[in-house]
Amino acid sequence: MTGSRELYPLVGVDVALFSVDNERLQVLLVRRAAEPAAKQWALPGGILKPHLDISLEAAARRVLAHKVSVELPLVEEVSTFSGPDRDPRGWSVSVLFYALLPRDRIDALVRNKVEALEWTDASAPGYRLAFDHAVQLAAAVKKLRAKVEAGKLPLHLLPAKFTLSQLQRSVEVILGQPLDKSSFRRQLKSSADLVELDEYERGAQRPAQLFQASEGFTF
Amino acid sequence: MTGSRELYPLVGVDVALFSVDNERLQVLLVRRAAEPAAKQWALPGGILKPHLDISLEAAARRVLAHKVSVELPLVEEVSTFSGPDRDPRGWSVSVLFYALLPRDRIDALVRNKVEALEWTDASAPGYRLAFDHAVQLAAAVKKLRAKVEAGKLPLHLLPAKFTLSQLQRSVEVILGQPLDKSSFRRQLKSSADLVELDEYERGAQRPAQLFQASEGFTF
DNA sequence: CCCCTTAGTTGCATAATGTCACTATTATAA
DNA sequence: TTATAATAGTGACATTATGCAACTAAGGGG
Repeated sequence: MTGSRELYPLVGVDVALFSVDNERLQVLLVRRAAEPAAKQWALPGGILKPHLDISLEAAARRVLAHKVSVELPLVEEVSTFSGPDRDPRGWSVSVLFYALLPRDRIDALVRNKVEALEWTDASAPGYRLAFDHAVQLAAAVKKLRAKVEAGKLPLHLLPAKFTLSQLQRSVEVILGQPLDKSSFRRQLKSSADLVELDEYERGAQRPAQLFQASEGFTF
Repeated sequence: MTGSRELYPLVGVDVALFSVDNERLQVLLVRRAAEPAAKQWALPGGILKPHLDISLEAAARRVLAHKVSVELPLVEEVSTFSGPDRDPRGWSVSVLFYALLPRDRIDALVRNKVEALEWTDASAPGYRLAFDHAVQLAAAVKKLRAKVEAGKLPLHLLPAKFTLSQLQRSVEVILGQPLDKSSFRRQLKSSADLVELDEYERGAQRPAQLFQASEGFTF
């Protein structure tokens, strides 16, 4: 298993799987079964398998499919982490990805769990993370925030049909600050990413109009 | 040299070294000496050497130091490129970086050349590039542009002391569109990245005030 | 029927931006 | 010496975007 680290680095992938509820940005942690760092909490990750994977992103999807059985609408690279000391097995490269999971599938995922899985607050994880995963998580959160600040809408975190209030709440949770309803909606008016539907969500009070991501939407 | 590609991917780095003159954004190309892709033009790159490199960024700096003998003020990761077919030697991972070179050192670099080096237009390279380097170059340009669009000042592309007109020209060259002088300078007023000096550049006409990057400036 | 809650809109003061004309200072040439 | 071209730098104003808060709309529950 341990190769000749003098010549070839260990190449792996780690994934920060994000989701939102009405309160906070959540990230999925796994309790590691095998060494190294057994029994410690970490981002889901694994070793690249050249005979199985057609790319690093494919490796990330495979690793995540192994832990959780969910379709992921978005997997995107964050950056690499490398060096001789970050993994006890020797010189290693880890490519970090983040993935987004719609809020209506949060529960389904934890129920079907094979290993110990847990959602935790992405901004303040409830556990000390193995390896350099605390740094990795911070980098993933930062990149996600940067994209949302740049005006991208995190529609992949929402159900296929959603209300503008849900969308606003998601953005607020990612940015960590409240937004003005009027300003927020004004900017959406000029966005080609949203399509309004003729359906309404019957909730506690006044029904809210439903929207969906437009055809060519990309995060 | 060719390892067991079934188990371990080839890990390397490539670097897009950018600079600007008054006309365009330039990138440095090398004419490859060794196989594969010998005699083809490519971004400077090389294989990771775990016994020499302390990180992938360090590898990028080493590779570039080997080709050109210049201090680089900034080296930053763009993204990875991976797969079984992008290099004839087998499953490979390449981590792409970009680096910025001050405009006043463009000539020094090409003079000290060991191999065949050439500056070319980054938006429309004069050669067909080896491997997937055309895609890599496009990704590097896109990332550079995104940072400048987000308001970052590409001060590392300028001499230590520079005029606001030089700075504006650099930004215009990167964005590929002209900017209004008045608006541009208004935004700089509120920027903590610039320090005005009591020196003036005596040029062709009215002398221009010189500025430098502030202490804590980061691109 | 009244009140509470959430959805959605409107109006206005303020701030940011685009546009362009204007002044300032030098070199160069008549 | 003087006029002119060229580049540096500022000022004024219209337009647009934003922050803020009050307002209306529509449903649920007493």
